[in-house]
Amino acid sequence: MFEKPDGTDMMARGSWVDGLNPAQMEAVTSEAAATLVVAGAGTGKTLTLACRVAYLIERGVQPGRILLLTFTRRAAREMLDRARRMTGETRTEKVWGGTFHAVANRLLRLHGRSIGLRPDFSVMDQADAADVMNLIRDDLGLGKGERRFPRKDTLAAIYSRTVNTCVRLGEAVDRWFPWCRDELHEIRSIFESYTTRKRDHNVLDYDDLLLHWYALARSAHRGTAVAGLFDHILVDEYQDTNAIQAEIVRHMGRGATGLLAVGDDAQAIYSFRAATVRNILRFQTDFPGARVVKLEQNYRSTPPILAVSNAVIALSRERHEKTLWSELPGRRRPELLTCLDEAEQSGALCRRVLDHREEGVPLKRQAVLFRAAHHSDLLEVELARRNIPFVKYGGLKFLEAAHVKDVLALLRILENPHDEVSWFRVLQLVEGIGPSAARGLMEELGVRTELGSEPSPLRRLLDHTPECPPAAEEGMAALRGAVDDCLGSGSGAAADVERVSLFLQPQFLRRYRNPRERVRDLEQLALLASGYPNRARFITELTLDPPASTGDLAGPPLLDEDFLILSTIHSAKGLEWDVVHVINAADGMIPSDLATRSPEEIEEERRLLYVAMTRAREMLHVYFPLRYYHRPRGLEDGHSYGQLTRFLPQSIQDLFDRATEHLAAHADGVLATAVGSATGVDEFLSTLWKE
DNA sequence: CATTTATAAATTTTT
DNA sequence: TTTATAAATG
Repeated sequence: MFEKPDGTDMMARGSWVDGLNPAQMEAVTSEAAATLVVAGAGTGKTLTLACRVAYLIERGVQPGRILLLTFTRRAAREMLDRARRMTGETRTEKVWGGTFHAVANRLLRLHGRSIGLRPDFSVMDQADAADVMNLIRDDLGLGKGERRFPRKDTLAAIYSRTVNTCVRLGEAVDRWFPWCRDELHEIRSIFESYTTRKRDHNVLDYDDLLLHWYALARSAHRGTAVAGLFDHILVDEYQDTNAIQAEIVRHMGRGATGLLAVGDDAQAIYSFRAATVRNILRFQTDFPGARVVKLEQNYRSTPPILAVSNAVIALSRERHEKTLWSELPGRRRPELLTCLDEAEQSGALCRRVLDHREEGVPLKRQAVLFRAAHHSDLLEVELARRNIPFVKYGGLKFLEAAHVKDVLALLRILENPHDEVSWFRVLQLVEGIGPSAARGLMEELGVRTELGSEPSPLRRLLDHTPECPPAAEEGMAALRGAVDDCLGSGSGAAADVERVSLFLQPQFLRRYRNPRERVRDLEQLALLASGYPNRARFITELTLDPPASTGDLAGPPLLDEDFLILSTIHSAKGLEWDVVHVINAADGMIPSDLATRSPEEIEEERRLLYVAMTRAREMLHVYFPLRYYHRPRGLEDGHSYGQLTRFLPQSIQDLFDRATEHLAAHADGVLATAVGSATGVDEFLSTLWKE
């Protein structure tokens, strides 16, 4: 970073103005009330947004009146860091940056009162929502009948989809969950109960955050100030916004002088979260007179990589009126490697990763991308065996691990003593207490009583010994001790986590097979907690911005080392690496078997492959295992023979260098000829040890 | 009667 | 690896 007190402004300004091409410059300096930047992959979208922030600040816009909505918090941080380096100031810290959900959280705590929301609400993620629905399902006695009732995760998915697409429940079920059609009535009653319980206990789920922000933004028409809070609104990844988010932008935009949305319809991959490309296509209708700027020069990938990527997306049914081009050097064609099976794929990949490392590309600048989190299972084993360090993004459900949920549930009841789901979970941690005893205790403690009623369920737990099965006396005493200590100390989230862990340790030894690892996780959780000022902040920030990888949890020491990146394609959005390895490019995996029901879904899978390939800067490897393993269903042996993904027809294959792995085939041959005797076996084995 | 233990089944992508 | 159901146990 430059630290020149004299002329910092001129220096910095000069350096970023010179770095922009005309289209980027147009986007950065646009004075239009609404601007849509259609930015293809690798066209300097992040740079453009960062420059826009810097430009606005230099033009005298107050940083606190700039809102930067991004898809992940990491993206916001990155853009603001870059903006700071350009302006040479720290004022970018005042810029409002983050995801829709994180910003909603902040706004609602400040201004929620004006729409009748208590500012001390707690936030639950989709897993929590599913747990609440499960509780209600049991209360209503559903799921006990003859018919199979949708699982809790399905219920949560139906709910979220309905809300985010803003359609009626019946229509949503018909369109996306037709197999639940018969249960519509019961589903409706669960949702009704779910809504009232949330309200009663002052809890918001992810969708509520958006809905309440929307309400807040609309209420601004009637005189309050929220829609007038920002002069400039910048929205990243606009193609992945849903109906509510678009409405929020529309209403917030009315109070602002400038709105700038950036997106690429070719990279829309979140329709399962109710995102709709319509938002980007309708931009000029929603914002009459909007200016549209196209960024088509790619600064990321070499021409051969761009050629295959363009070819893949060109087959998409939808219109993409842009073609990316690049002036970068580099003639090396991407490689399409056919392997016998996944084991061979892993071996081949490891060899290529190490080769690139020898050529000077560190592991960190290489990534392995895949469709579903479990696609890397076999590879992870192989990497561990070869001592190649890696960090996996996406799929790591740290917050979904049972033991972490245990800790959070305990922290939650301390924060919100009327949180039913957490009580239900916490009570069952005690040996001798199962679902029904837990229900009885919750009744006795008055968990479902009105918010703020006295005495609080926590006080009741401590003051009157509630009746419980004799076998559970000891465990209950331990629980009360832990709660008492945490309430008394008030010394921060980390201390609470440590105290709670003390209580949980014996339960882990009893319940889990790998208690050691789980206890270690809790230590990391305590470390993480120490970074937050209080318990409430820790809980909400953790649900809104969960650690993206094991690396995030391990903390700084790991960051000095070199490690390979493993990521789902979804989590790789917006990132880039020198070398990208796309594995399992077989039909059934990309596109996923579960996503080939409708043409729309298949198109989204195509875009997914496009996103994966356009992450590569210098070299792209695509691996295709002929034979792959899936969990055996019934009597199958679990192996299937696959086809190369339908998104790479012959014409596109010709743009690759084709290769085949012969190792396994070779070994087969050796096996057949050599192993006819004991010495033959030895000889065969020795060929395996040889390089 | 409620809890624990055993057994079987199912498992995309994420704020 | 989790989650729903069935049998066994206290």
